[in-house]
Amino acid sequence: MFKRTHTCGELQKVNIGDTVSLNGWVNTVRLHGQVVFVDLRDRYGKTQIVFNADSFSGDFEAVKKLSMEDVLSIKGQVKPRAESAINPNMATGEIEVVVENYIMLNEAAPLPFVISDRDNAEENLRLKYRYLELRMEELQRNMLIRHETYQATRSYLSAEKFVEIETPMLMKSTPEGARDYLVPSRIHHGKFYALPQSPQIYKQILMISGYDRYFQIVKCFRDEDLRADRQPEFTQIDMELSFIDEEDIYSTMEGLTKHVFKQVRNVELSGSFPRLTWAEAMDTYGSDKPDLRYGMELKDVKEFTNASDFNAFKSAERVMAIVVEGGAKYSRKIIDELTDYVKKYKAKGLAWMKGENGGFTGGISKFFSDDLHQSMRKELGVNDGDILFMIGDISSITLNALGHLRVEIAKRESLTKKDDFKPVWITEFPMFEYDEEADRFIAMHHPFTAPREDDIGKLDSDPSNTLSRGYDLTMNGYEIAGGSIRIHSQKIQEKVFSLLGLSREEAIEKFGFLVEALTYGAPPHGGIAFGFDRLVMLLAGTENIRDVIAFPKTTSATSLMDESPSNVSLDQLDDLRIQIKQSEK
RNA sequence: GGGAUCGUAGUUCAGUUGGUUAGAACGCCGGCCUGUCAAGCCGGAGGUCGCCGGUUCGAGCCCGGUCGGUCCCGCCA
Repeated sequence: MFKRTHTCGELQKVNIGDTVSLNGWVNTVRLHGQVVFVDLRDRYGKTQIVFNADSFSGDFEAVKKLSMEDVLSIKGQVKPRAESAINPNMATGEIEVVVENYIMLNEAAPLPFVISDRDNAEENLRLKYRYLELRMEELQRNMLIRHETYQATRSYLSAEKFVEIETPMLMKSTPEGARDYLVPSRIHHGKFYALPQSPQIYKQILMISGYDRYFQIVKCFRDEDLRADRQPEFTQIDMELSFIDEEDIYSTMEGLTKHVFKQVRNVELSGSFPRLTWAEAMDTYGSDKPDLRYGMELKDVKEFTNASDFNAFKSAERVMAIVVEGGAKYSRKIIDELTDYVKKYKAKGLAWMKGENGGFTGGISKFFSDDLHQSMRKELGVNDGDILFMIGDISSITLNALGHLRVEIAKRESLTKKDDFKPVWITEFPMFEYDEEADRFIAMHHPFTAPREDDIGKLDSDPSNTLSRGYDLTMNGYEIAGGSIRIHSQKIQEKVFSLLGLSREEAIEKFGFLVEALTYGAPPHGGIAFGFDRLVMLLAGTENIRDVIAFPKTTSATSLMDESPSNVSLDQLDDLRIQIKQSEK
């Protein structure tokens, strides 16, 4: 091999006359009989190298056999290109390297797909040959953005006195929350470790141990069904701080977020991030992770529908609407599609009417008097050419369905710009959700989340309306971080456990040492964790988490490249005293 | 656990109402070609239509099941 003197992205006119060596992959071959052009590629770029039968002393017949993705080492002289041969689309397009000698380092077998753009192959094939797909420019760019995000995070947090500490990957299985990935113990037959869903307990312990400000960029594991933005193993920027309140969290995390966006994308996120309470977010956007890049807020129309002759909404707990500017263009077919869309979220239907000639037409408009038409147009800001969509149901269904409709319409109408980033804090989450199936309260965030000071009394009197000191940072419709101020009082912790149906003994059994540790001098503390992959998705401008993970899994949690999960040998199972049950049926 | 959708050459796709020998482009192989940069021109090879079963005189196409990919609901403290 000729050790490279340059990468494939750097040679310029100033290098003309130099003898250089390049190493890289054959990106394309253009064969013209007695002259062969090859674009040699590495992760820094591409350079055109030229084999000319007149000047090349080696075996020219072999040169003619070069094919895509062969790995070459070449030595040659940098030459200027003729004016007409300059390629302005290439960073190195003003020069070429005339090859004097080359070594075939690895001849590539015929490829399962062409490595130019990702549409050339379906995803299952690209995942099987992920090492080939990772050669593509788009993924190399994403991996670089991810790398820069790690670096920006570490440098910022370290400068802010955060200490990076690793916590165990083999830990105790905890109930509540997501399903754990389990790891059987060989030494303790029948016992299992769990892979962390998050290092929650350890980081609180670290606060009790006095480490003040902790962070870790860490893998977490949740054995749940997947989505476009969810993988079974994913990465968090996990943080915990002592002697702080919400304001410290907000300002520190805004600083981190701004630093990352500036360093990685040169985007300035100016000022303090806006805040919405959970109730405001739900009422205004029908979502606890609202996309603030566009308006289309939800409007309460119950008083109007009550005054109309439209009876289907009379018994609805909540009737809300959104106004779509220019939406009167929607055909029956599109409205039917949108109706099917909201039905996924349990809405019974989608009522509509179009603004026209100073009033409303179509849909359910005939059930509303002319006076109602006028007051609704004025109150809701409807103009000719707009459409009003309404949903009536119990509050949670109305808000959720309309919130999703808002996002769907924004997508159809292309209301978002990729380089627009709109962060917003969501605060004052409810402490508990009622689980109908289990007939008990479950923690909305987790069992260590503190209630608001003002709401501590409600733990006894009105638990379902107790608000917590939890917070999420959301951006463009994604939850990118979530956390809370923790309970540091043993008394309140026990109260919360009992509301969750856990005795002190059960709590110690289930949450291990943390409960006991809280009794030995726990400082007030709180923390937050960023979904690192989602953050990188936003920075990279992709909507798919697999685009920002080097070796992702499919939606059925398999790896098509290494074919995991897989069977293991009987010996391995014997060591663990594990026997596989035959599946039922 | 449920719903939607996709699966045809190495790859991306087309394939009519169920009817003779399943097509195109790119890639691959061979030939021509000294200035291309998606090089061009000529020729060739390449198919268990995901798999199993059914309906039919006849299935890539219709039906049932199954496997795999994707998206969504549930789930994800």
